[in-house]
Amino acid sequence: MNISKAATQAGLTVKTVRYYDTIGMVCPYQNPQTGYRDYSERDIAKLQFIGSARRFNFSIKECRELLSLYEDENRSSETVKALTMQKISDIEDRLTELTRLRDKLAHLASACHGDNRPDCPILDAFSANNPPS
Amino acid sequence: MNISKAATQAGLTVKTVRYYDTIGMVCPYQNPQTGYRDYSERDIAKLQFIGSARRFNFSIKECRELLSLYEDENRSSETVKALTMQKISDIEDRLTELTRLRDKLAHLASACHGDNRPDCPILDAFSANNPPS
DNA sequence: TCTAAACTCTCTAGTAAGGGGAAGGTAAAG
DNA sequence: CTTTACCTTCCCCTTACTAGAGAGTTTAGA
Repeated sequence: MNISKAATQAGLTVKTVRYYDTIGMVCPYQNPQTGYRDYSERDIAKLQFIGSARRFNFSIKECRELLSLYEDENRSSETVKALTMQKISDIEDRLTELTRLRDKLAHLASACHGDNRPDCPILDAFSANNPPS
Repeated sequence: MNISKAATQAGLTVKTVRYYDTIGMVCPYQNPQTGYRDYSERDIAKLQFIGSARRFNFSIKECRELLSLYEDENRSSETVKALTMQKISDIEDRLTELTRLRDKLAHLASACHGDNRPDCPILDAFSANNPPS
């Protein structure tokens, strides 16, 4: 299967699929005459897997780890679950941080009348020496 | 004031402060003999301002915009408030997205027994052709 | 005054995860 | 047989810095 069909099947762009080849994640057979890549069903499955994991916020490095577990017939589920729990924890940290930021910004915005006068509580807060976090 | 004191005052690293010079955000006087940067009080104030705005999740580009408003004596507060409201909206979009991701991952993790058996609902979900978003 | 530490400078290269586009070869359809 | 739609590699661009090399400068202590 050529690269554009492979990309479509996996819900990725051609650029991304080619990138996954260059970094050694999914390396299809490559015709020595034309240089064209030829994706097998197994390659497609791997691309789909990576696409899903990426959409779940796993990094490329983590995807590599998951992929090796995915391909290991003798794997246990505990490693995968641990990785997933860690990812959930990461996401929750980020949620906490973003929520705090939003609340602080909302507070500043509520104090700003937002009209044509030059005084602005938001800029005042930014110029004050009080870091938000 | 030398660069390390400037960085300390603003709560930034020396590298970052130097970077802000190279991209034209805060360009201090530079001694032509030694090449050493010399930060004025005004430069420090700008660095502090940028530091705050960055910690509030504003991009460098947005910081430039805020900075020009900050330095404009005849500014009105409406532009600043609009930028801030937009930033709040961006953060909320990201919050929604992350919350959904976390919930989906948590759901998968709860279905995974996480022991030594090789079957794993998490990997199964990733390999299925159902994008999470 | 000398020396050694602690600064400073510029420059290059790297990070994550690709995107944009050029120049040139190939495949498929009419 | 030509046109169009692919494909390839190559290089630069993005964000917001960070690391480190190699060289010059300043400062503190003996």
